[in-house]
Amino acid sequence: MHRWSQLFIPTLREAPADAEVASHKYLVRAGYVRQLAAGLYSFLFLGQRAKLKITQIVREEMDKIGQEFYLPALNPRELWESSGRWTAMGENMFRLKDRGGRDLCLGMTHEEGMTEIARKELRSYKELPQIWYQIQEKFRDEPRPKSGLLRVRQFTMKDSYSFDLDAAGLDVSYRKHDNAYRRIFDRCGLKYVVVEAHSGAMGGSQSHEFMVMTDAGEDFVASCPKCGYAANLEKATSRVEPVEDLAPTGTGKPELVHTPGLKTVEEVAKYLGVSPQQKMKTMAYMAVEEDGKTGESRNRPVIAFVRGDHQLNEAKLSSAVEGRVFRPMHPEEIQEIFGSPAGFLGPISIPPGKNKYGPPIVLVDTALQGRTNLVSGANKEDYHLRNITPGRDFPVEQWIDLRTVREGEGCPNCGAPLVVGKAVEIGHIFKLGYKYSQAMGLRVLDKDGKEVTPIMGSYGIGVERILTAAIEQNHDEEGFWLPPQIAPFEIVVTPTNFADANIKHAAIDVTQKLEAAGYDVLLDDRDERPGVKFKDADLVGMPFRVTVGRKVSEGKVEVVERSTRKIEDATISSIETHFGKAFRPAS
RNA sequence: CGGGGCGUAGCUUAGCCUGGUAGAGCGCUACGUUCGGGACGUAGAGGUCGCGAGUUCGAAUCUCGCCGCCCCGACCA
Repeated sequence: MHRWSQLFIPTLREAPADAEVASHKYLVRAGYVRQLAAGLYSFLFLGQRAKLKITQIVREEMDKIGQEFYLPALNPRELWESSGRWTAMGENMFRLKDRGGRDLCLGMTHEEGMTEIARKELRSYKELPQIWYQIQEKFRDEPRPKSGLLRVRQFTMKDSYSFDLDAAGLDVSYRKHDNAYRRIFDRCGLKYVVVEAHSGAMGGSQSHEFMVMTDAGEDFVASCPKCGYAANLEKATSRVEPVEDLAPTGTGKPELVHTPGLKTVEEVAKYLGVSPQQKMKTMAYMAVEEDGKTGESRNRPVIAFVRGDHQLNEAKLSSAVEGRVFRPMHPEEIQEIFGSPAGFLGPISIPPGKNKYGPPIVLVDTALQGRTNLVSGANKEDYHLRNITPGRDFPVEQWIDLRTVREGEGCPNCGAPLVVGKAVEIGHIFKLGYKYSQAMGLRVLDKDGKEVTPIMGSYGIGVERILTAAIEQNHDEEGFWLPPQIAPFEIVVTPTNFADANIKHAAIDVTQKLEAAGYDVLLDDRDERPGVKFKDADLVGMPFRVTVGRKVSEGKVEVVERSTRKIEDATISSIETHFGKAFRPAS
């Protein structure tokens, strides 16, 4: 029997001053966690119990599709060099040396570790497919840990890796994970959405994120309330309202206009009496390319054009340049490449690559397709151009979606207005492709005796994020309530006065009956006033409370549902029957 | 890494501007009264004022440096 008086549950009346989001405040106030340093948290009894319940659900569902492994968190440099990520991870990876001066790191994920095992052990197509997973600590030297447990430097992740013979096999593994994830998050009692996600620099072909919508989140999701379309803003597309083009002026050919000191889209549009929609915006970036052999880095200009009132999406740009690392161009570089300072850049007469940089990668957003007589910079200080028609006045090799979707724009599927909201990413499934298997030399023989490279997928779940997302989703002024499946205890029994013999015996009786019926029960046997115990019960996240008090003389207690505060009388002798099937959804 | 804020008892904080050696509420200990929504009384314990240097007769307070934490941005397989 779990007696509160014997346990360490340090509840606080006030939240620590540095806690901002609800989950952070309540995890600390309810005695689930304590902060050790930025992005590092100790889990106390209640927190650890909730975490164990979550990992148990994850484990049960993952065991249906895969096999649990356990890998070292401490990795040798060579392992990460074999995939190229020793340098690619940069400052985000924790690094250290052993006594012999050898370089080690703390794993951020385990693609390398898993692939290394596969590389050494898998020989034949007969051994495929494989799904290997782990529930372990990951380490990331975050530039900015924040929001309590939402972005931390050490956290528990379930991640799995699939190895298949071909893309069709990967599809199967991917779907298995999609199903398993839905079961996991359903069982954890979360409301979530599955969104199309940006594949990132990994260059994978398909990727979905499992998101919990909450203002505490740091990702943005565009979704359609009508047809259910949902995508990360890094990936989302939309239908753009047609825009009326300007009539040509003068000869109809690109025409120089003097625009002294006018640099922003708004200034120029206003000065010329046109709308920003009739302007095109020129964004200059520099991609940093590294020579794999010499390790020398070289700069390659990337020039992107979007409509004047649109916002360039850097995630989409990143995909468009095949994951190359890029940064905004420096002012000197702009001057050197365009022959003009920023603010007057445009698509026409970019001086040819006489400079030390390679030919620029030029990308044009699809929203400019079919447009005519646009206004843009002239690549000449204090001048802009009118009458620019893409394709006629400058070549467009490829139209690419580069813009960021805005709320209210039309859903790409059904045209209904899109809604944009903040979300926390709790899971991610990802088709990796051949990146690791190829780089690390994983090969098996197919049935013709030919060597083939297996195709991989990787799939992650943030365990602590499930807990924090659940709190963000279920809290009020007094505290929070967790879904019973992941609450440290499902029921807290609150005797109003434990010194009263009748009440005491009834409370113990109720606790024993409920425990015998299989429930996790916490008996608040503390010698505290009822008000204190009620406040704590409201705070600490248990979904149900049984109040044992004045109705004991009638053989009754009260059952309170924390989320709704609905109170029902229940008979002590049959208390265990009170919590029906609805209490525990099928597991 | 750029911008901003904060660091005083376990928690929340006053005091800092205008220098004179630290105060409150909650929590904690003991005793008594109380007991269905954070009780009351009495008596207590608890602070290198983040660290270091400087100015000064004297520094929580002024100056400089460092460290830590939070927020915005950048970043985020």
